[in-house]
Amino acid sequence: MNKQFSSVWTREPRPVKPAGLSRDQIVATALDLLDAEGLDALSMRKLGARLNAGATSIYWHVANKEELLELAYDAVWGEVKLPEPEGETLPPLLAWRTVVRAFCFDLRAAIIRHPWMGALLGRLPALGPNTLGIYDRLRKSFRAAGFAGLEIDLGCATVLSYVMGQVIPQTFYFTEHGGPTESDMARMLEMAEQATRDFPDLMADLRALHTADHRGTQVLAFEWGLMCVLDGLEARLNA
Amino acid sequence: MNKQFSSVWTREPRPVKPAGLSRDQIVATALDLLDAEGLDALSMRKLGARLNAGATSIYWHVANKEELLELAYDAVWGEVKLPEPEGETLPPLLAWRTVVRAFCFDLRAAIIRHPWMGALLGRLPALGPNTLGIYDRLRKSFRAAGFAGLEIDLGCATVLSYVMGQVIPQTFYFTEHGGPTESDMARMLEMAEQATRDFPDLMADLRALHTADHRGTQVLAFEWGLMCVLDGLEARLNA
DNA sequence: GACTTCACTCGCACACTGTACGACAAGTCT
DNA sequence: AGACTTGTCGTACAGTGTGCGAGTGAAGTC
Repeated sequence: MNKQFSSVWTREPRPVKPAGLSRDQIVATALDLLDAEGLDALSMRKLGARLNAGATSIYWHVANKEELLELAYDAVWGEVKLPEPEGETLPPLLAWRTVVRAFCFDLRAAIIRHPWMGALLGRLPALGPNTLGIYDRLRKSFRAAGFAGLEIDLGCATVLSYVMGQVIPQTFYFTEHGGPTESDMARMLEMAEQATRDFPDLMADLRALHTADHRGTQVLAFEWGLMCVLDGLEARLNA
Repeated sequence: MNKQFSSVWTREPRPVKPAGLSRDQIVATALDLLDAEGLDALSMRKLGARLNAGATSIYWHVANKEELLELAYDAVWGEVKLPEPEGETLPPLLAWRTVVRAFCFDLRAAIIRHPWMGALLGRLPALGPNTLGIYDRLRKSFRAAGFAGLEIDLGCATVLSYVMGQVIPQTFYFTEHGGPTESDMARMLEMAEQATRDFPDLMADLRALHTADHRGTQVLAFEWGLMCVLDGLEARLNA
């Protein structure tokens, strides 16, 4: 049957005590482990060991593993910078683009720093205070730029969708220990060449890309698409 | 250490025999199970049982579970329609927009039909023939519309990113048995209201949305953002 | 001081996972 | 007939999330 919806954010957290385990400490250690070894490597026993605690001790502070992931997820959103627009002064359009662009790059950077984030998107409720705070501020930016009513949400969703969609597949290249080595890349090219055997057009392109600077082209692709999205949004604004 | 990259598509499949298990049959049954019970519910034992076979028999046809998921993933891409552009005749711009728009909606529909797809994006190599075929045809559409060189790939990536990013979080509402019931929605609203306590602006919006038709607004949001993206791409084309 | 009550930790156990291995049957070739 | 190949599957192992109940120490009460 259908699983009941639930979330950490709808329960009161355990009160913080100076001694022993704390929720914050657990989440921080989980982040370390996730960054170092990836999503699949995070197990309650391993986490417990890293905390010098029993695996099941964690369950006093967190209802289950999914809640722990919700907390970790929200913590990363806390790393994303997006300034609260000061007052109600409408910034000029240029300022809006600058702010949103900077936000998008910052979000991208945060996800790439924590490549396991991608796998979590859409799998857990994103109702943490950091996540909602960012979303709230993003809405304010859009409103200040001149969007109104439903279009505020539509605009935010469009930008966020683009960023997520672009970054998540890219995290594939960044997972575990700072990304693939030279020989990993060679192996991947070999795989891809074999797979694109029937698509000569794709294959030629692939070979061209392989000689290029990967990180560089990824940034370029992100920037280029983002420009399209922002242009499209701006067109809607002037209509 | 870093996991070795590998993929089903780089190994020769077992030859097809009329009797007994076949790779196609395994994948088809896996799709059934995934659609019916979700990604977490797919276990080799369950799949084996459904096939009236031992769990480990599957391993003769498929190296491991990840390969099985690669096959399932690619199978869904096979459901997406995107006509091969006939000949080298440049379609008018309007036709390009129509084709790409239709493709995006079709892709969206396919992912929603198989909500477990979202969780797989970026977690496995997407080198299947169906996936590559779609990508190849999408590139052709872009080229026919007037894009050239690297911009073909940049454009494709932009559109695909947008679609993925928009749809994946939405699949949350469609998972397992055709989506949440009325009481699930009420529960979610309650959760969300509690979470947005500190964001009055968001909360008001949320309440407004809750009375509306969800599927409808989701389609609207998709369409609206897609329009932005296509506008932005078109601007790049005319520059 | 003795006794109770709480907050917290943790060992054990259970059901379940992916999959390596080797035994086995059936079919094909020599 | 025997040998070899192809495919199936039972067993086993190391690992998972987590429920339960016993244990700990500190705080509060008589």
